[in-house]
Amino acid sequence: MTLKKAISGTNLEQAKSHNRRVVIEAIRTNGALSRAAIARLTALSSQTISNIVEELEEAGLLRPEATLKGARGQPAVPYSINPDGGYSIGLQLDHQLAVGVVSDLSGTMRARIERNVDRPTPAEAMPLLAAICDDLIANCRLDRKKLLGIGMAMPGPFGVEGMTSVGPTALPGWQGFPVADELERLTGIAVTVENDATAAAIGERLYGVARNLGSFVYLFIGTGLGAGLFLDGHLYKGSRHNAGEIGHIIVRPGGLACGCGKRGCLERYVSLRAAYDKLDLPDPDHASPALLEELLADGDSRFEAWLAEAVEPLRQAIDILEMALDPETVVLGGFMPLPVIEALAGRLEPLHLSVSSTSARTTPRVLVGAAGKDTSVLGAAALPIFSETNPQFDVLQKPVA
Amino acid sequence: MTLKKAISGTNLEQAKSHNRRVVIEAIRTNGALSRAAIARLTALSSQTISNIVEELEEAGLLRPEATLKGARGQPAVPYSINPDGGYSIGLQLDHQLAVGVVSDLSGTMRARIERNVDRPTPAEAMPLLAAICDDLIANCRLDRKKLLGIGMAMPGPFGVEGMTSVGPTALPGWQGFPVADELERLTGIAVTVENDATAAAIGERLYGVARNLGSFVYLFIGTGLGAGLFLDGHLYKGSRHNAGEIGHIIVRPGGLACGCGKRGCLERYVSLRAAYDKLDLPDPDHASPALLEELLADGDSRFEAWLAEAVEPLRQAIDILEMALDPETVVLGGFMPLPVIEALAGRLEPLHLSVSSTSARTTPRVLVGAAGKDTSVLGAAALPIFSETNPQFDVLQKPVA
DNA sequence: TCAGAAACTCAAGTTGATTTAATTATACGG
DNA sequence: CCGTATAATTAAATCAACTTGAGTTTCTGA
Repeated sequence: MTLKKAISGTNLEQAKSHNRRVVIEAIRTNGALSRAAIARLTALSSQTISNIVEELEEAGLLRPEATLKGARGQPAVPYSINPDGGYSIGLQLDHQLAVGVVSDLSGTMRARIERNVDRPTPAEAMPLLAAICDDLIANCRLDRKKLLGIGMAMPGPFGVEGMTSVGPTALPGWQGFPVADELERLTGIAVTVENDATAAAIGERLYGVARNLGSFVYLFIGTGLGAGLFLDGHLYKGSRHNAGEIGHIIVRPGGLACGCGKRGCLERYVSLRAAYDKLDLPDPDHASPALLEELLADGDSRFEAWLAEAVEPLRQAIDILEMALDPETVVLGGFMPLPVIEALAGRLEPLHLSVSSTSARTTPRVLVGAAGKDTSVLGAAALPIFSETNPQFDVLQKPVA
Repeated sequence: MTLKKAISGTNLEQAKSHNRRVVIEAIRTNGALSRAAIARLTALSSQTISNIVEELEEAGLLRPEATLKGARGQPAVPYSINPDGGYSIGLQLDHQLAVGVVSDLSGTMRARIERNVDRPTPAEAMPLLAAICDDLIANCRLDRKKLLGIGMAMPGPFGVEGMTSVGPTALPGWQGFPVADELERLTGIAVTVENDATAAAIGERLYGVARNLGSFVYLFIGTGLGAGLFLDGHLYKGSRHNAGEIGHIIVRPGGLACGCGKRGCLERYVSLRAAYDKLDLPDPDHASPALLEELLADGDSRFEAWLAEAVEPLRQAIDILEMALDPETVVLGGFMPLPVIEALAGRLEPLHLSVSSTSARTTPRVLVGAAGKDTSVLGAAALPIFSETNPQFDVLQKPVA
């Protein structure tokens, strides 16, 4: 009889690692903090915090700021994240664009490269992505020792027969392709891959409007549509890494046929592709989001018709997410141009009655993402950093041999 | 400026508490285990496990079984949960029934009391529930010292204006009523309250088909409909304690009007109340689930018609849950009689294409709950136990003063 | 019968947080 | 301008819980 793996125990070493992360997270969400303030926030003793901060400063992750005078007592020395403490590369691959950025520890973009692609297969994309990485490293003269890793965002779902590589919103030929392994082989740098919605959720959580939230949903409107789920302070990825793939939930039974074989899928109504299709473009595979922004500005009647039709399915999706997950808020973003997202958001009220409809709330039910079009590539860049700094309770568990 | 509360640090004390829970959880999911086996499973040293087990045996939570001979080496002494290590009371309140049970540490029901109610208000229900507790304690001659607490399950959502006390599937007058506080005042025992779906999910996770799962969704079909979410080894309750309230998600835009004001809500199609309504009963407020079981056995044509109509919305709900949460499986259960649930489950195939449609899966996409009609009241009884034994990483965090 | 194996125990060792008591640097009140 | 209250920080000693390594026990199998 084989025993089911159990949740493993913990020890001082794991606890230490947890506390290091907690300190970084406290500074990240609050900005520069004195050691005494960190001690109060984390319920750890000031001595412990002093030891941890000393270590982290030594490691180059934290740096002291100017002392804060003006109050009684010995002036506090605030510490903040040291931007130069490390760098990471973020990659994003989509139907028409491959983007690569270098991000420092504070999330500032230090370099950005863009390359056009055309619904690339792995064979086409992998050398291009590796070349982008090389260029970024060369351009920034990056010290490889300070390069924490590569994070990559691309459309999901992963590994679902009949869905991953099928339909106009999917990239062809990626079914079963070991993206991370291959890119790691080509670049010699550790690679983490996430779907674009999850990457965007991380970006928004680290640098955007979700900075202080414990539970939120990021609705990524791109070529298709997906959600990134941040629940109870943790990214939730699902048992097969495909949580949040709500582009293919049925919101209109018997509605528009979808590439996945179902009818009335959400992304047939709310996505770039849905808008292109509604506009009856001659070549929807090569349309650009910028076009939608122009049409919106022009008050184009067909585009207005799409907007009007997209609002109710979007409202319905928000309703479903609110009822199912009771998040603090739903954040809208993605490749869809910001003015279009704002136009959609502006038409959402009145939202449906849901468990979010309480008068006692402080955050609006729906927020528009703050970090703009590069949210997910910055979020992707944050993947290697995130894994180093977000308190992951998994880490408290000892690795089982 | 007020600082956002940060995730707090941890220390030896918290780590110890975590490890105690991990040991109990390992035995609970695997059955009796020797100390050496626990050490291997948890990655803790055998000495540590010996210390912990000694403590837990002292406390009466664990008991040694007969030594296991037959292998080389010193024979192992397996330890199992001591059923008499503690007791808890489970309560469940619904439209027509109040149930109370006594459960021992192993989840065995030691006593059960049932009382009829009629859509009770708090003023009616609270004395009754307190009386049930008194009777249970008297009947079982329970040692109050070994009574871990009271867990109560009732329909959600909680605290949503226009939803908590509105409509035929809601209980009237409970909006804003402090159930736990009041019951605690009446009985003098600590009380935990959860919605029925969440309680059922706990029951199924501790004693039923979800015993070894890390992520699953329990779909509770009762007077209304709700989901209990167990994600990544933790119960997910939502930011306002209302996650899983999917009875009111819209699955048929413009469909049947619902008490909440929306149209086409899931529970208008899949719930006891939906079946009663479809059958055009003269007094649907006082119909009983047993009636549905009879009609199913008789092959009643109107009931068959309801079944046929309920299947697609249910399939759609499963699709939504799978796509949004990517659980290992979806478990069906609730007040709906088991044969009816099995009839529904039998008609679900073919399920929609989702991220769960992978050939590599070991668990079926949909399971019928194992623990029967008392799943949620047993789950409720487990609430005080669960909070003592399930490794909750929250516990690793020091309480902030 | 005895070597090997596995479970378990004992006693010291290690680690990292806590406690307690200084020490330092500032504001404020007189 | 000075003394005191206040708050941050540091230093040294202490403590709690896990780990290590060397036994000890009790079995199987040759």
